[in-house]
Amino acid sequence: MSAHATHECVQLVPIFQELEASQLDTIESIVQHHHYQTGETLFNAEDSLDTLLIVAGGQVKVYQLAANGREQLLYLLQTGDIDGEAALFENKQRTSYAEALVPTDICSIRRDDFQQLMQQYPSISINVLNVFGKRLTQLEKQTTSTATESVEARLANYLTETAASLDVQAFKLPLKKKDLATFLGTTPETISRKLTRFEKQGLITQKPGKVIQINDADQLLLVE
Amino acid sequence: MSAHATHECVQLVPIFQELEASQLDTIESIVQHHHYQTGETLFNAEDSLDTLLIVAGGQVKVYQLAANGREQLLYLLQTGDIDGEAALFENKQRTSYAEALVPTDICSIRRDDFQQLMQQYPSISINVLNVFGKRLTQLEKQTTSTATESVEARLANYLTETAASLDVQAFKLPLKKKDLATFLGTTPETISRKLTRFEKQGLITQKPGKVIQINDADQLLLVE
DNA sequence: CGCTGATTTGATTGTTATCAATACAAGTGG
DNA sequence: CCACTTGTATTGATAACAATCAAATCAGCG
Repeated sequence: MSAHATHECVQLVPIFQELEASQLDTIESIVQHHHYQTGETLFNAEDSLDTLLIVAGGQVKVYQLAANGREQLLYLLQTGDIDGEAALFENKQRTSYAEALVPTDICSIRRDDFQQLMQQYPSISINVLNVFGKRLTQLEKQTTSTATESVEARLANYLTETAASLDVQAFKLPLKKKDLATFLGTTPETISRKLTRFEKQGLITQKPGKVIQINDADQLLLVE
Repeated sequence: MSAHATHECVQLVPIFQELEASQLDTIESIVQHHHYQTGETLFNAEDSLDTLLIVAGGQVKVYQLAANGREQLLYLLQTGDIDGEAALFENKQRTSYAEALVPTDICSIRRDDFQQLMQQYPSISINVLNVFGKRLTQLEKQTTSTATESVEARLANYLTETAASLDVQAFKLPLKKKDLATFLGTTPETISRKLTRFEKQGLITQKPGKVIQINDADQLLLVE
């Protein structure tokens, strides 16, 4: 089971695409495995940053704390996602926190090992650059959105985007309202109210089990 | 003059550190030069993204537009900064706008050329990763800050950080209030009022020529 | 010196956070 | 399987922060 997981780990991750089977074997041999329970902490800010994490299965929230103690959800890591960008750099300390939202399997690669891998297989660097680029683009959009749009618009956008990326009309919110709130830069109460509002306007339907059905995506996107 | 500028260009940029003089020569030979007037546009969102830009001198603001048309300043590029991260990736379109704030000199490298350089000199990839990592870290902080802290706290933080990074007590605001506002996710009016407030509290002194003097950095950081 | 854009100041409004209480859901242990 | 406990979500009342609109003042520049 854990031997099998090793394979999954390396194969799951886009950054190791384009590598030969033998090269994947090399990587597999240096990967370490961990399991975390729901609510368990993967790392804290101030922790030293010396490993690259690969989510082999489960779900992890990565967040920061502001000076006033409020939480900001930055990323929701899913199977195949990686974290530890700065593991590659000079930065020696983490700036965020990570917590498992469900039982989660993690593979990790030590900083030194990974740097060697990158030297050996330049395509890995390129792939990592790609991942970073996407993350930057996503974060830029999030920054723009939280800074300039209303909570209502952000929520509407989140709903339509999530539905679109899953290619469905109805989906289950992957987060507790509390976490969704810190992701969108608002409060659980406000999310509740806005969802009720959207429902009254006929834009969505709320179903049991945190399931949201999009009725009118076009109108949702027009919400200001 | 322009021949001289070429050298400056490549030498300015941290991503080309660790390269031999001969290698720098190679790069110099493929770099192109541009000059922009104040207010001139370097690129727009939707533009195809096929060059890496190096700021050889001057100042450039990089911003996005939200759905509602409001502007969000993402980066203020100074001499030696680079832009065009995604130039390295699949993303073919830009998502932001760039405008020269003062007369500005730019060197550019075409996407294909740069990708070849990276293949040739892996250290460049590593350096680019470093730049990205820092940018990600900065952006994560900005996101957290705009989403969770008050305008007052963000402004106070901006002032102390800027002063600290320049290692001075008094400095000239590098941006118009309008631009600073879009950076901090607020309005020019609010910035005016908050600065007046800080001054009344004795935390800062406003001097002619957009110069701000920090009187009590410790207290400023405690602003909520 | 006059013009244009930037900044300040004032009055008002609106959105959303906050506080508080209740309802609901889920998981635990008897 | 039911009561109990704990965490999560909803709803309501209120307050605060900051945006907006409008007008006046100021600065920089041709």
